[in-house]
Amino acid sequence: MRTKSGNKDRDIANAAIKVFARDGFHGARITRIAEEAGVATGSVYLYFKNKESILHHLFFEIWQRIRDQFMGVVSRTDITPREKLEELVDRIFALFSRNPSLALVFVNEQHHLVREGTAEFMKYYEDFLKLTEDVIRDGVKKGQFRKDVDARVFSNFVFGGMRQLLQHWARSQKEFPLNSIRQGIRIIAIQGILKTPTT
Amino acid sequence: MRTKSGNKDRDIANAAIKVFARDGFHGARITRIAEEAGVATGSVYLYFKNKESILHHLFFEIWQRIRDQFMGVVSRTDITPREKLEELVDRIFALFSRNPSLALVFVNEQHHLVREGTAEFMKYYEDFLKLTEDVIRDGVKKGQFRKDVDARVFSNFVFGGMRQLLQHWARSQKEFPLNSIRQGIRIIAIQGILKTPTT
DNA sequence: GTTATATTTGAATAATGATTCATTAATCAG
DNA sequence: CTGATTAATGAATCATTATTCAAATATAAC
Repeated sequence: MRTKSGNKDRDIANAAIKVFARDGFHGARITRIAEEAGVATGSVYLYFKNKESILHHLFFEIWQRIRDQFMGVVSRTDITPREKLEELVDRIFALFSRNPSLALVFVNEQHHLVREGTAEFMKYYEDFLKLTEDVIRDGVKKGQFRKDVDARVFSNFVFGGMRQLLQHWARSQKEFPLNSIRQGIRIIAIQGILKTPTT
Repeated sequence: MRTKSGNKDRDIANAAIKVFARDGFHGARITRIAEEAGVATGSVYLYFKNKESILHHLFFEIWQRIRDQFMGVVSRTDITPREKLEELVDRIFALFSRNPSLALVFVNEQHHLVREGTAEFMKYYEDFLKLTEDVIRDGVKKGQFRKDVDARVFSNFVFGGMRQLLQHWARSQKEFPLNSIRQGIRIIAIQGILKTPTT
C-alpha cells in the first residue's frame, strides 16, 4: 500500500487561486498551476476532474463560507438590522482580507460558472442573497429602514459595490486600504451621501 | 474597382455583441459570429484584426459614449451636484436600455481587456471615474454632500452596484424593470437606507 | 529484501477553434 | 464587353493546451 503524501489537493487549489488571479481562468495553464503547486501536470487530474472543476471547488468553498457566516449573523437577536448589515459587510471583507488573489478570482471569474446554471454553489449564493434581503425587510418592518427601499435591489446594489471595491483593493492594497473601503460602504449604503445629521 | 457593400463592420460588431453576450468572450466562436452577421468566416478578418479586437472595438465605443455623455452633464451649471449624479446614472441606463446583450458584454467581459492594461478605451474609463469624482467633490464643497464621503470610494461603489443591477436586468427585464432599479439606486446612493425625512 | 499496491510523473495525444490564403465573385472604368 | 481591381468566401492550416496513460516511483506489509 501507499498513502497520499501531504495535502496536494490544497496545494493545487491554492496554486490555482494564484494563477487564476494573475492570468484569468481562460489564460491560466494547467501546467502552470501544477508547477506552482509543486506537482506534475498529470497529478492535477488525480485531485480534480478538470480545470473547470477547480474553479467550481473554489467557488463552492467561498460561497459556503459566506453563507455560513451570514446564517450566524442573521440569526442573532441581540443586534439591530443596521448592525447586522454592517456586520455582514465586515464578514465578507474579513474572508478575503488575507488573500487578495482569492478576492480577484471571486470578483472576476464567477460568470464562467453561472452561465451553465448547473453550479453546485448556486444554492449558497441564493441563500446569501435571501439572507441579506431578510435583514433589509426586517429593518423596514421594525421601522429602522426606509419603507421605499427595495430589498432585492438594495442587496444586489451593495453586493455589486463591494465587488468593485474588493477588486480595486485586491489590485492595489495601498491605494484602497480595506478600512477606508469598509468605512466608505457603511457611510454610503447606510446613511447615503446627503448631508444630514443622522448617525 | 469594387466597393464594400452594406455595413459589414457594423453587422459583425452587432453579431459579436449577441454571441459574446450569450456565450461569453471565450465561449464565442468566430464562425458563429460570422454566421450571425451573414458573412463568411474569413470576412470577419477583413474588418477586424482578430477576435479580441472586436471586443476592444465594442468597449471603445461604449466608454467613449459614456465619457461624452458625462462631459456634457458635468459641465452644466444649471443643476446641483445631486441632480448631476442622478442624471449620470440615468445616462448609463439609457445607453443600454435598448440593448440587453450589450449590457451583458459590458458587465461581464471588461476584465479580459483590462488585464493587459494596454487597452485604448482605458483613458475614457479613467475620464469617467474622474468626472464622477469631480461631481462628488463639488457637492461636498458646496455643502450638499457629507464631508466624510470619499469620492473615489463612492464612485466605484455606485458603479459596481449599477453593474450588478444592469446584469440582473439584462438577464431578465421582467424581474428587474429598469425603472425600479433606477429609482432604487437614487434612494440608496443618495439618501441611504436609514429612515429619516430628507428628500 | 521482496512483492504488492497506490501514487506520481510528464511526454504523447487529441481536440479544438482562431486564423490564413488560394480561389471565386462583384463592381467599376473605359 | 473586357480587363483590372477589390471584396468575399470557406476549407485547410496551424498553434495551442487540456487531458490521458504507460511507465516510474514510493510506501507498506510481510
